Amino acid sequence: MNAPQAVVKQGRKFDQVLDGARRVFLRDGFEGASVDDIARAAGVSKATLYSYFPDKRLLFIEVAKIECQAQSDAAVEQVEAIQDARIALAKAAKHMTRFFMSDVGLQVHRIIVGESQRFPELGREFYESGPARVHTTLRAFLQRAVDAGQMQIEDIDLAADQFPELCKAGLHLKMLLGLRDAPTDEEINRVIDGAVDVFFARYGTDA
Amino acid sequence: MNAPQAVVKQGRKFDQVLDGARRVFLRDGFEGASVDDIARAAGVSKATLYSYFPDKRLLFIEVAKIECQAQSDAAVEQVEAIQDARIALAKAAKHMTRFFMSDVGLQVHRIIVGESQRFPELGREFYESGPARVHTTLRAFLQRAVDAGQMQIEDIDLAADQFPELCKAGLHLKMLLGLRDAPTDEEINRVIDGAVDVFFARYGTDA
DNA sequence: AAAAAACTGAACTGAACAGTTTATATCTCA
DNA sequence: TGAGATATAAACTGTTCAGTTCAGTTTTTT
Repeated sequence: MNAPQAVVKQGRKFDQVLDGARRVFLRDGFEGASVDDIARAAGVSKATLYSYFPDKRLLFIEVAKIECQAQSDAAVEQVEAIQDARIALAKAAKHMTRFFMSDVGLQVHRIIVGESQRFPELGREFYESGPARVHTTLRAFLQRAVDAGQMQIEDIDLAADQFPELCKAGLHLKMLLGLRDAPTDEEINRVIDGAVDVFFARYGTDA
Repeated sequence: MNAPQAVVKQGRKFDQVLDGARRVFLRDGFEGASVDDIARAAGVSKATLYSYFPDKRLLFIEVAKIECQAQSDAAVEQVEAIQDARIALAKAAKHMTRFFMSDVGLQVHRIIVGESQRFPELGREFYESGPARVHTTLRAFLQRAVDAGQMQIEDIDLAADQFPELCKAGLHLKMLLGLRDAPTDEEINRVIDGAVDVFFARYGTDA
């Protein structure tokens, strides 16, 4: 008869908890965030929080996974359609670079790198739901470009690894360490154009 | 008359403390390392440790600084002498890549990235004594190669940022997250050769 | 050998914080 | 409206750990 919401029943405040956790973890890091803080930010009692997540670690992993998936979803869709390889890659570069330099992107990166020793599964979850998807998409894209005669690449896996690195080009580390302000559009374009130029100098077939 | 050691008087066990701290920090990270552990590893009482360093943070910064300086010293010297740009860069790439993938390199990177939020001066110390020196050296080298007609580069700063990134090419992140074993020499060579090839396709003048 | 400096070890303080418990309140839906 | 599920506040437990203190020992210097 009625199927109001077929989703898993998980209590009214589940999303509130995730949302508060997201805010506090991204602000303070994993160790820096206290569960009391998260409960307060979520507008929820500590007991409620613990009724949803057995411990702090799993709560964090959930937040990180959601965050990565959202981002790589957006990045992946963009590239799929476009025909001209150079234009498509420039577009992908813009997306990646913007994300690498964003507050969320940087903070997730910091936390994951800092905590992956203590929680090995965290590193894997993050990698699978973020970088791995980008790599796969990029590889498929490059393969198509090669098949279409737009590019010439012997080692597609290597190329698909090189491109995102090129999009970091110095800015990323400095931002990670808090050594500079957010780059201007101009600076981002410089990095993007540089990445595409380098990439096509090596792998392009166009004259 | 006698000047046995003109060095600053700093007590007999200063080096022991640094050495124990180095071992424990690199093994357990900053938060993971307890001061009691460090004192034990150093073979020194906690009181002695605190007579040299006012707190854990400054002790860690000292260790990190020393570690970075040692590494970039080694990397910088190598490149200075060689004439042929391609050979010199391949050599530099090998050094950098090896360091990026080494236990010490990875662990220092993890800790610095993870803690630089909490201790802003840590990020700066690290950057100045490591990446910045590499960047400066590389820039000077590229300038000489351009002057000698071996390369053609419009934006030398950008190029000097791109090259180290190319040396990471996927391996680095996976290693950071503990998702794979140490690369074989063959894998490292693949990355190095790839980096040099890409770089010279864009910036080389040789036929 | 005496004085000064460096070191020890063990106990202590104080604070932070993850996770639990309990008695009470509010919401949902049949 | 009433039963069961869900949420709350607040106090509590137990642990970890940075940093301090101090009375006593060892090393260095003169």
